[in-house]
Amino acid sequence: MSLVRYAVLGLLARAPQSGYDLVRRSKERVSPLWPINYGQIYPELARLAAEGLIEQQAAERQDYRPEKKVYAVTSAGREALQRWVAAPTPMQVPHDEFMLKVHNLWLVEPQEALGQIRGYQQTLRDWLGDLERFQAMIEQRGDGSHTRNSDPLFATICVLRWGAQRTRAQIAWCEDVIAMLAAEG
Amino acid sequence: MSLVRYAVLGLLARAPQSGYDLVRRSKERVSPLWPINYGQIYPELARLAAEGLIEQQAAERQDYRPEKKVYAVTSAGREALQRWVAAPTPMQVPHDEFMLKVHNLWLVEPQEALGQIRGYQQTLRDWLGDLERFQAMIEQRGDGSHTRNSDPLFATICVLRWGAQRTRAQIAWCEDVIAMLAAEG
DNA sequence: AAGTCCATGTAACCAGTTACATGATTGC
DNA sequence: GCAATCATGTAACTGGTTACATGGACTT
Repeated sequence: MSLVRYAVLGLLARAPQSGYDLVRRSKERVSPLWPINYGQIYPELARLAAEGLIEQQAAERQDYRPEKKVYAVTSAGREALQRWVAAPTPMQVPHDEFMLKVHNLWLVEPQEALGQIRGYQQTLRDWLGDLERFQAMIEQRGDGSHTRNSDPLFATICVLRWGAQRTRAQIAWCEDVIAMLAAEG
Repeated sequence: MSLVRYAVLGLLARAPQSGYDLVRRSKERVSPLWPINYGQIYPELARLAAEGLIEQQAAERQDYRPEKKVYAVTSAGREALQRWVAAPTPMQVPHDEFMLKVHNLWLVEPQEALGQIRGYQQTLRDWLGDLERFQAMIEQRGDGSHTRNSDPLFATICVLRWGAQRTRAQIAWCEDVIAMLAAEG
């Protein structure tokens, strides 16, 4: 069973919006948590509506455009989302192309290995910069009230923090591996 | 373009083996880096053989069983793998069910949020234990020579280290979030 | 007697991605 | 004039997962 439905419900729980908006939002954010495609959003919205988890709120019409259908979660949808959030989560090891490369690092010359790790480390640093800037922006907006559990901002900050922490750990890991390779190279 | 081919090439570069072995190996290890399915392995092996990146080495036959086809990488396959390993790697944010839940944590009661985080933290601790045990076992086997870049063991240890480091970072993150929630709870 | 392991392979199914179609408006 | 933006939706394609088929030996 796919998780797009929860990505959709979660975004709609924060603010009623259209399928088009959902796709853009899900991809634009600095931390693209769960990107949604145009190909899946419209069938999914139809399914969720049929199950009574969301409902069409309004249909703005700008006459020269197809009507914009704005959806919102129903109380049933909210409850389904809450149940899923509270349910135990199995751990799964994420697929990671970089790690697949590292697993084969013994096949290339130390110089090339070093190049790969250094390059990726730089990518990670850039990414971390973006994350930290965004996090600072968000935390400012919250004015210290972001410790409130019931505030969506609180959840957003938690997610950003995890992204930053994971990225910092990975940068440090690169540093270690570089040291190991350089000792030999 | 799919990455299974590199998972397959990488495992065959370590040791010639059959499709059946590849599937088991790719899933059995403590760190299931890139699981392969029966549904994809045989077509993929056929494709790689057709491209000349691998070749069938031998076919053991135990008469009451289908013949076991053992494959090995060719020099062309080895080079293709090396090129891919050295090529720049784009960063992608991994999809993570747990983070999707965290993003919706503001919807549930602090008690339930705490339960979710604590539960997942325990899962992570167990996982970390497995990783560390496996890592200790592997590092012993290497007898200190595992700093050699050209040794596959070196690459394996790097991957395990990253897994452990990421998991520790995530456990620490859970601790922080628990503190934030408990301060309110 | 029933189930698991070896070992290949195919077929059906499901999910994600990309491309197309519409059509007026705005920006270069 | 050409591309991009808004906004819906469908169709085609690609890739991953699950289920099935074969069949003897071994375990419970």
